[in-house]
Amino acid sequence: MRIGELATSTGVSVRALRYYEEQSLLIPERSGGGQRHYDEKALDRVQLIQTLYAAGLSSRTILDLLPCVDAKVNTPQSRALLNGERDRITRQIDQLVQVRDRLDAVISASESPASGCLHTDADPR
Amino acid sequence: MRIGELATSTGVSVRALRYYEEQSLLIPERSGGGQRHYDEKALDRVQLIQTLYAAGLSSRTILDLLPCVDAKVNTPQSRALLNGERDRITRQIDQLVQVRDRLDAVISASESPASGCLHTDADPR
DNA sequence: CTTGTCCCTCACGTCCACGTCAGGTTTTAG
DNA sequence: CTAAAACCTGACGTGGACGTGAGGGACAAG
Repeated sequence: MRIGELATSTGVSVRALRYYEEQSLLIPERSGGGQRHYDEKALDRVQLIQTLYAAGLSSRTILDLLPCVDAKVNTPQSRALLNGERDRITRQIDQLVQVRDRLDAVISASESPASGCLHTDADPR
Repeated sequence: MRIGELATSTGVSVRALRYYEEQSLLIPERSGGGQRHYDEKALDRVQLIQTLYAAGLSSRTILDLLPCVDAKVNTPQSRALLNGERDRITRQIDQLVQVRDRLDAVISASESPASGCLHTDADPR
């Protein structure tokens, strides 16, 4: 499949796919005229890349992680990398849960009837 | 306290504190010569701002949220904002948990003894 | 008064995952 | 064969949260 089809079927932009190639995250074949040609595996690969980006990983980190996910390269370095990123994500989750709890507290306070409503529409004329 | 002291005691840079003022997130008093003077509440405020930034909120969103946390302004708009951000954070947490699970799968596979260790140091000469 | 340290205001630089435009080529439909 | 659609390679723009000087005041210590 060509780049446009991959783009529409994965929901990422054509520019993003070319950027992934720039970052060596997803290298397609080229047909005679120089056009990119992706195989079926590219679909899952793009999804994975998007998920990892969404988790806050950088291109460089993803580039390092992909061989671990793909070929199960199992070196001390790769294990350290995996565990390091896992821990980073766990810390980020903890942070987010903390923020959500804080927001929940504010929300429940604002929903309680005892809350001081300074700017309600009810004008007791 | 002046800006340098606040910076060192909160761990954020002086530049960041001035940026917060630019964004109207934390407005200090000014002493005759134009120097910023922060009170004790600024310590907590800076921590809160940092936490919200870490959760991926923008300056603008934080600016909208702060009055809710502070003065419990309780309008339909503020409740919608709070709930919207809460949901966004929940989705982000779910995404992160998903990525962590994926990494865990790779990690446990790489730690299992049945794993193909292509590049170990153990050279069975 | 002077020195040293802290502080001030511009204002440009950085990083990163793309968006977007320009100018040209390849592929596909008819 | 032709026209349209899709694709190509640069290369500059963007937004956000600051970093990093430049050039000059503010303020406590001696």
